[in-house]
Amino acid sequence: MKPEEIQQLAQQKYPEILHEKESETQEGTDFIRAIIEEHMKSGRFGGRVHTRFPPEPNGWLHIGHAYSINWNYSIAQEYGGKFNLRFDDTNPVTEEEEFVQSIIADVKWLGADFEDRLLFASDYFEQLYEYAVQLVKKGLAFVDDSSVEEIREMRGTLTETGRNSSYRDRSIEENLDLFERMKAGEFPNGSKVLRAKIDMTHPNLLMRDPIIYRILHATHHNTGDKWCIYPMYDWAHGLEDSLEGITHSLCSIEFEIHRPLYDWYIDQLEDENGNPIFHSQQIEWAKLNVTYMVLSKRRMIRVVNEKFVDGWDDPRMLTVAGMRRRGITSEAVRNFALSVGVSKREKLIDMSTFEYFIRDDLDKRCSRVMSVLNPLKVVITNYPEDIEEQITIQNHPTNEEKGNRQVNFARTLYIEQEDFMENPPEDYYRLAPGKEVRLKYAYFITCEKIIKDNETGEIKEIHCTYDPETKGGVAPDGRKVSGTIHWISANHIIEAEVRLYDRLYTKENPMDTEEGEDFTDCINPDSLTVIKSYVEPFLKDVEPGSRFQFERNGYFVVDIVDSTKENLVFNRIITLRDSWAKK
RNA sequence: AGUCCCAUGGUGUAGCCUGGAAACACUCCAGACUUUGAAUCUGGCGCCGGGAGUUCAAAUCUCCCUGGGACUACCA
Repeated sequence: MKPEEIQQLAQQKYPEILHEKESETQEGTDFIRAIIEEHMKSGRFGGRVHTRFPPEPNGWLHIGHAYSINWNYSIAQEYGGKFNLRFDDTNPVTEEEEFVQSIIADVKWLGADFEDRLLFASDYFEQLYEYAVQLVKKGLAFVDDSSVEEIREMRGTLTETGRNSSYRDRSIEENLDLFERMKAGEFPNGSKVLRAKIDMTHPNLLMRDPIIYRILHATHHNTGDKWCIYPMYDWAHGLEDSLEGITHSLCSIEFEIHRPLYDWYIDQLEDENGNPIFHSQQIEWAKLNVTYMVLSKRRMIRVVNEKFVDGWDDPRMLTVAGMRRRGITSEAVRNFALSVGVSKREKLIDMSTFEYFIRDDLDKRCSRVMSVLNPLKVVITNYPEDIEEQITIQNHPTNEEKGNRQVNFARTLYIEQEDFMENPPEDYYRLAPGKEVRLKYAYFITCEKIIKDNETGEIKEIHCTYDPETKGGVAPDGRKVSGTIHWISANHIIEAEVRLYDRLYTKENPMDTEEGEDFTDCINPDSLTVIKSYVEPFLKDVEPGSRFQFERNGYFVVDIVDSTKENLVFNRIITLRDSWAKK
């Protein structure tokens, strides 16, 4: 009996044994799922999983956010739960509607389905205010007239305890009155704040009577001028999660130290029936960083403002908009994000890992086409001048469903400059004087002559002969050639602008700078090269955003911003792996 | 310097709770195959921060040390 037959038989007769074995050998899971599994067992959330992505609408999303979105969404999916998109818009001064729209578009593009749960912290302002009143009534919050400087000074330091504010003992009635008048707009910005009454000697600075509300006479993108007091993030965030019934609130590690405060707030509050309010579980994880990239918002803004790149959607940026324009698929981003895994240690992922997932996805989905990026003219001297052949080629080497297309072959062609060398090294597979190579899908050709410019010595064209017996690329006599190169018929081309993108930074970790250096010092001056190239004519009719593999050249996308029928623009998404170039 | 968090190949993640020959992915290096120097397939290199202790046995438990990070906004 063959092993597979034994396997099959066992599968039929004793499926439970095999199943058991499988679960035994199952790899461990990440710490977040482990926590969720615990909750599933204990029944803490009644078997419910509800996650969320809570951006502040003050900038563009980048791959780090995409990582968070993908994890939040896929964890919810995995447990049959839900995922919310919630804007943490508690600071009217920094936030804009423009970012709300771009973030919604980005999240949708990433494929995280928040259904009808597009939510705003600002929609909870009333509830948040009532919670604050509740705290005041319990004697757990007070209005403080101290200045910013006084509050800072009395907070203490990392090693010294703080001191109580002289307003800390105001009566509940006075606090209630003052807080209401703060809300009513009686006081100017900065004149008063509402503070929680916790412990000024607490080792965690965030617990030293944190500010809950500040006065801000400003117009909010969502609530307009309705409010002039705004909740602080620490007050709002945990309560938003609570209000939405978020079970597992994932956030980055720097908020770990905030968790005791969120927990404290939630534990003090009760609903209209006097029951404790819903208590989410916050879980902190480490952010994603990628080599040869800078993801901090502040620095990305500089790169844009100082014109190192052409805007937020520049294909060299790892913003979601930039990746989309670059032609990277959301599936690649998702596969990458999930493969990285979650943990609490600082991570700096190799760019090559991301590149692997980009190619992995593109390879499967992209039809192959012929292009010549840097043309070199080739004349097949023994090919008739008045003939043109139609060659049928498969659009994808392994996926026949992608169909076929016709390509013209004629006497005058272009090949890649790189594919010809006058004095090649020993292990050069491509065309050289006296050498025979295969024109992919077409014929074997042999280089007979080089035509040079008389003055510059530059190679202008090369003359080859073809073997008519090798049509289709196979020699009836069985002889082999070491190289196969791509080509394009000179009479059947259109010119396209091709933008070749390379890494934005030349250093693995641009933030690792010497004294007096700036991360912008290692910006790659050659991160963008624009050339005019020849591509197959049918490409002028494809939709912007369409992706192709230019055979042997890499993956390219029709630019969604600049490309038109008249002026076709391709972005190079990524090169093919090239084990030859490495040597 | 107080409180908290983190430490496994080059990179990232499992293994740690419940001690028993350190696994997976990417990278890198070989080779096979190839009408893309691609893809695919096969093989290989390479890791438990340090020191004590407990134990027949420690990546795993205990203690100490070292290194890295977060926190001193009326930002999020």
